[in-house]
Amino acid sequence: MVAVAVRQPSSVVGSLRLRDVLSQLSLGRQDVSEASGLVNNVVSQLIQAIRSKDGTFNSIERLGAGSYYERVKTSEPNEFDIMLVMPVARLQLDESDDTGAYYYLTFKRNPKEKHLLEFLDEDGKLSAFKMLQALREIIKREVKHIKHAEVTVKRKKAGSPAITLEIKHSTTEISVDIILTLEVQQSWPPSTQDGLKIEQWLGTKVRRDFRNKSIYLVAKQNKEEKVLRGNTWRLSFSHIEKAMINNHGQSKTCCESDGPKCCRKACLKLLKYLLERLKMEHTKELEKICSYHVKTAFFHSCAMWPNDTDWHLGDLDHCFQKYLSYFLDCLRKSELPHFFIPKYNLLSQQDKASSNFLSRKINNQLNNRFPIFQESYCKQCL
DNA sequence: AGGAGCTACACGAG
DNA sequence: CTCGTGTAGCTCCT
Repeated sequence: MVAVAVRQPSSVVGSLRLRDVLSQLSLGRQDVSEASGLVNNVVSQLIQAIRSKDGTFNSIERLGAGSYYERVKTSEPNEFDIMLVMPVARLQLDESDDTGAYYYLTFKRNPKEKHLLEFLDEDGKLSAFKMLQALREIIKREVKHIKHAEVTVKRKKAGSPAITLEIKHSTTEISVDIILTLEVQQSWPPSTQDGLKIEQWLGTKVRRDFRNKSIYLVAKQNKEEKVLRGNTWRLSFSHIEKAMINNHGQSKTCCESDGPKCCRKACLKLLKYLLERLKMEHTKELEKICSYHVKTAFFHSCAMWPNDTDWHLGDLDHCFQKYLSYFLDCLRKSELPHFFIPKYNLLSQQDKASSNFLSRKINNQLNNRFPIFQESYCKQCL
């Protein structure tokens, strides 16, 4: 009786059950076991080699990041993000542009970490390019010694913070992004002051705790720069994002075995999947849009609808629609503020064509009961 | 470093 | 659908 009243009329999506779509997206136990085994073996061996090398990287720690470790990976465990976190005592951050996300790094005094001196460029700025290159060389040398799987290092992408590995073993193909990350224990820069608006959602204490955590910087070059000099770094909040997704409830017990079940992660998974599928069909047109846009819109949605009751598992269709409508708004306006750096727009005017294109495609899906969700899932197409 | 204890999740049985 | 079980990952402890 109650169950009938609670069940959605599915006005949004007609006869399509989002629950059924969602169940197609979960990772198989066997696949996870196989993939994690391979990845963990390879990464452990690499870390051992990187640490033992010459002292440069001997203090790195491993941190799983991104969708696999946030448990919102869809379809297959075939992409892993691993941050190699390197503590640095003191750094001076100077904004490299007006985004508030990209910085030049210098040492106020001589660094405690003497081995970092060799990575300074002519101006005394820490060179992301040089550090990444050194790490890349160690990894390239070490993968040759890996026996239990076929591991190759993919070609360098300009300005990318990642060293991408490809692991092949029988029928499995996995890509692992290794991301060199600097960790500095100092207060967050001014550009983040008005970001992370989670007071209503996770609370003021949680916000304070987050902002007391270290700053992470990754070796990412700013594309706006006229010449890629390889000496800018970008703030990364992967550690905070992971903490928010894995502990996403307003109440402590949200989604725990004896607590209320919410559909926040379900919504994120669905929109991630929708974008993935659309990107497969329209690779070129959607070049500028990535899963981080979806994730950012997700955090804004969580902040806008902070209550666990706003995300009842039984209201999946309705919740997904609200989240989707907000994302469409962002696309139409070509305005999506970085969740931690509000003045930094992730959908700049140059991306307007992509934004408009995606907005049209999503509207089309919405008005036709998501045909792309109903096509049978094909592994080879991924 | 290694392990105990915990959680989230997939999945099979009923 | 609900429940029990097994596994990966994480935290905390020594």
